[in-house]
Amino acid sequence: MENLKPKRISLELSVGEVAKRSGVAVSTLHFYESEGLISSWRNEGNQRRYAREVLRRVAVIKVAQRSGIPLASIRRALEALPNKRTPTADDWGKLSKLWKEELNDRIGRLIRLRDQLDRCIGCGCLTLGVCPLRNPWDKLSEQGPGPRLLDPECGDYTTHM
Amino acid sequence: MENLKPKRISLELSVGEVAKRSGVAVSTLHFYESEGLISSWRNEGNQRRYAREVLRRVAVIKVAQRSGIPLASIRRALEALPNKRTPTADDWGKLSKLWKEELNDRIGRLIRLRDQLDRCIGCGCLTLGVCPLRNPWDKLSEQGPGPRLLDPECGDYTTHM
DNA sequence: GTAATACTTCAAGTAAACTTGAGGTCAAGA
DNA sequence: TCTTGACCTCAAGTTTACTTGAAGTATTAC
Repeated sequence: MENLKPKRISLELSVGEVAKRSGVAVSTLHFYESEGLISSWRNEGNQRRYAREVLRRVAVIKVAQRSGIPLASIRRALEALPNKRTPTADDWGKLSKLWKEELNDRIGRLIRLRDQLDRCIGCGCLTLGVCPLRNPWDKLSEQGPGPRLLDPECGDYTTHM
Repeated sequence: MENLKPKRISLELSVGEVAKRSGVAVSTLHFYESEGLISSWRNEGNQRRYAREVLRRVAVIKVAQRSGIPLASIRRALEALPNKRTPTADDWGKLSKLWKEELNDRIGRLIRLRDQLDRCIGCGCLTLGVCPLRNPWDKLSEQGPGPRLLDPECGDYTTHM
């Protein structure tokens, strides 16, 4: 249990230490690195070494993912962080602000969805072009494969199901 | 442009009509059917025919997906609908209620996430076990591959990044 | 009646986000 | 010394939600 606690109180972390402390698998850290989300250097024995900063970075990645942001966007956002110098609280703050906006968008979308759900399901408008749920205000459906075109003609059928 | 408008004002719809009116691709309808999300019967020429009800079903699927609910859950929810008789407004209402709860959960999670984002990013607690973002209240991360274990030991490092 | 359009099946491809496995290196403890 | 555990690379497998393609049948339009 105690065996992963490094003997040396080092400033750098092995991949196993990062995995244990961040809660993500070693393979995931490898993957994140290959995707450019985190970075490391090697010791003499070709093993990865991470700055402690990577813990926060990974935590941020997880937070963003939990809110549904795809890795590609996360990578782009993280690119805003300085590569050379250690990110300051200010750097992280900017990131946080960006994500708060993204979160607000998502929250707004879900709330509108919820508020309209009762009205739309059960009332029949869901099958007509007029339903607000059918004319999504968001662009979510555009990312990735999904619905391509919205019904251009509508209202010419009565809703009788 | 007008050529998909069926000559017969039929009660049953072809796959192309459903695709056009629901906004999802024909291949997607095939796929949904193979996954048990929608159903059809065949005409003499082995072509799919759908009840008008399928339009609402597909709309519901899309709505649910936009809120991030995986197809498997949607299928389970739709199984609550009657197979034999045409679903009533009441049947749909029950479904709607279920999803509203799910939406409320998701909204709540995102709001807590947002409200804690500022406090956590930039303050350093993100790297400690005490950060609320590190001890997720939700089970989201459990579905699908992702973080497996949370850091069992924490607080034994100072946060200096 | 014939050509274009719509439909059929089935297999394989795609993208994201990882995981799993094979085969090998290296350092520390019994 | 030997074995165990952590590490390495690279390729291939997994899941979800589809899309694409090939090859053939049905229906509709002129």
